[in-house]
Amino acid sequence: MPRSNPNPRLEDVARAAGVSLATASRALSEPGMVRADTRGRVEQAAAMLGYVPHGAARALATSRTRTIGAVFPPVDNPIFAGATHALAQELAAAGYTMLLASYDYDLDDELAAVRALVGRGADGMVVVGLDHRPETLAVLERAGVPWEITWSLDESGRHHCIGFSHRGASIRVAQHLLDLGHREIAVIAGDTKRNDRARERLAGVKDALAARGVKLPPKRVIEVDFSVANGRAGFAKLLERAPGFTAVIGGNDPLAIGALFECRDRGIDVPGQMSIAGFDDIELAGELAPGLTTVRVPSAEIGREAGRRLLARLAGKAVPRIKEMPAPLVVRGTTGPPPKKGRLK
Amino acid sequence: MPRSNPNPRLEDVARAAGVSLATASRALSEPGMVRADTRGRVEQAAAMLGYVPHGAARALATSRTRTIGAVFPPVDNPIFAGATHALAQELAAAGYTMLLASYDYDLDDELAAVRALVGRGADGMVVVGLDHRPETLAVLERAGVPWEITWSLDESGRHHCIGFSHRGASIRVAQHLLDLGHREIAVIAGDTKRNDRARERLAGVKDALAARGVKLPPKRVIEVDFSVANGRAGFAKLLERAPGFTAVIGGNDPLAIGALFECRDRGIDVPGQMSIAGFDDIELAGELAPGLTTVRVPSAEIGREAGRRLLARLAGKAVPRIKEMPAPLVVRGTTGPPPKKGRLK
DNA sequence: GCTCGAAATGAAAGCGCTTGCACGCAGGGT
DNA sequence: ACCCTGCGTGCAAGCGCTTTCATTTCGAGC
Repeated sequence: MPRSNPNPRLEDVARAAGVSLATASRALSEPGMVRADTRGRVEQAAAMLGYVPHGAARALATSRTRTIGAVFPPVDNPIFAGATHALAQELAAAGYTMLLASYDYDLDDELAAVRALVGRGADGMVVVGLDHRPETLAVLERAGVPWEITWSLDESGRHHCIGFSHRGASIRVAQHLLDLGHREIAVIAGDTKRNDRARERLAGVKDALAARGVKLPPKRVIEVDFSVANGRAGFAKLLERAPGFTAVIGGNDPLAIGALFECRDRGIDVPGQMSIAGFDDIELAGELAPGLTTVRVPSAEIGREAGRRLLARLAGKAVPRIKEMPAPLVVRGTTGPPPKKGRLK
Repeated sequence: MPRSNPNPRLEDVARAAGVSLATASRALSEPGMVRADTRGRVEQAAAMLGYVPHGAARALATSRTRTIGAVFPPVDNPIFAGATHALAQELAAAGYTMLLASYDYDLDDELAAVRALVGRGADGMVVVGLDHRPETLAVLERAGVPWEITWSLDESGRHHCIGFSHRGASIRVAQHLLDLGHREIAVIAGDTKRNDRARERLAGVKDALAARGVKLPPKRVIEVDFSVANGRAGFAKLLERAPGFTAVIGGNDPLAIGALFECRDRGIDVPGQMSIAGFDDIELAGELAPGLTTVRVPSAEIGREAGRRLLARLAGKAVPRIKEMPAPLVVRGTTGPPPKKGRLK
């Protein structure tokens, strides 16, 4: 069938309603400026023709796209997936759409993504963490695109951000283990080079231990990419390299769960012989038996709130620069006092 | 600091290069039409000014946005997260950007999302599964936006699609259990009302059992939303409602894992007393002990390939309407022969 | 019924880019 | 020497909408 009316334009609506282009435009986007009956006619005409405003044209005229860019590390990390989902929903509710780009922790890719999204006219941008190429924020700055940093808190106070102190949360985890009596602690950290969250989490552990005069020898720290498999492998390696620890902290839950599984396979009792703590509180953490002691990261809330803040700022409202989210320690079954006597092995 | 040059326009580039607007445009987007030295001057000028093409203007002039819409069920399901990540990467590599909307299995929301993305000028659209409001595809049709159905295969041959037969894969799972000797089988299915994948998976089990003369009483089937917690609860309910089964099939891996955990908590030996199979092969499935028997769903490949196909079609290339992906059964430790004598409980 | 100010409407100028068409110029055939 | 071809370039007309400014209409007050 030949498409008889290839997408009606506003002009068609105006003609059908017997008003001018300008009036039709106002009737649809600024209802208050038009008399009720006129508006009615326009709306009716629009409905009848199945009129859909042309986004690009509107964007060109207003230099607003009603689109928000989001640049995330691999969305297949459940923690980010939840956040993007919540963000998308929040934006959709306000008539905005999310432009999503994801990068594999490569900051040059992130920069490229930000450039692309700015070129697409994103009205605002959500980025993750504090580690970026210097140009990344400069591009946003120059283009006049407001951005929101998520997950981490920017101490300098220069940027709008929403998140929590990874160091602080990590300190709580370490203190919990210290309070239980652990003195020999190991860490399976994420990649601290490209990722301020992993770096801060590791630093938190170091701080907490140092504050109580407990050492964290380099051999007791291993860095891997986030995954269950790497958690297993990392734990095995720690055991081989520097045995004798009674507790291990995972840089995130999948890593901790990997360690847990490895213990199970090796017949190491958790928490009898080995305590394990994670970070993020993914769904699984609470379903395991024993449940994983971890830090609850409100990822969906962060996504939702980041969207809200950005929209508020675009609407000209003032928004506190820093929004700290709670990240409480959730104590479950994988942590307990260290074995009474002797050490593992 | 005052923004001295608020975003250079193509005109500025042209002036700097000493050519006309038209030539500058061609130099940047159709290199072949311009003499090498001219092109060089333009490129240099563009680089010097930090010129970024204005997406909306280009879109208006070409009626192409280099943007692909993706409308997914909750991206926090790891299986979809992997697919969107792969899709985004594939598109980015070709200079396209992904507009992502997600909906909570509510088809009206899906329709609204598709409308929004079409309004934003998406050049193509990726949708999931076969269940849609009739208007959804009509909107795409009318707007002339090509779409790709993922996950499911459209038997009617009317739509471009990439996925696999959920029924077929499900049959393989059921046959595997039948071959092991199971005759009393239960199913924790997803919501079959709003979701053709869940429906087909359940139908596959029914078909396979029926083909061998095995009954699947309604009491042995329970429908829940996808999650580990619901898998647990569902399993518990089945046990209460219709005990005596020796195997349970989860509508996806989280459900199966929930059942597995519930068994563990109740001291039911897997696979000694109870066999469990899932669907999707998420990372965790292989890391559990015993490993979960499941169907490997190539979700990242589906995302990547959907992107490729759409881009190829936009480039005018012919693409086979249907692309079937492999979805092999992966047998691990959670399935084994039914207990020799007597039944559970 | 008339005047005046406010409210509603219309005409038209862009927003930044692409692209059909026209034009100028170099080179090859006759 | 001439015309024709064809490449490389420039001119200018949009793409579909918003928005300023001018104009018309309306309603209230006298």
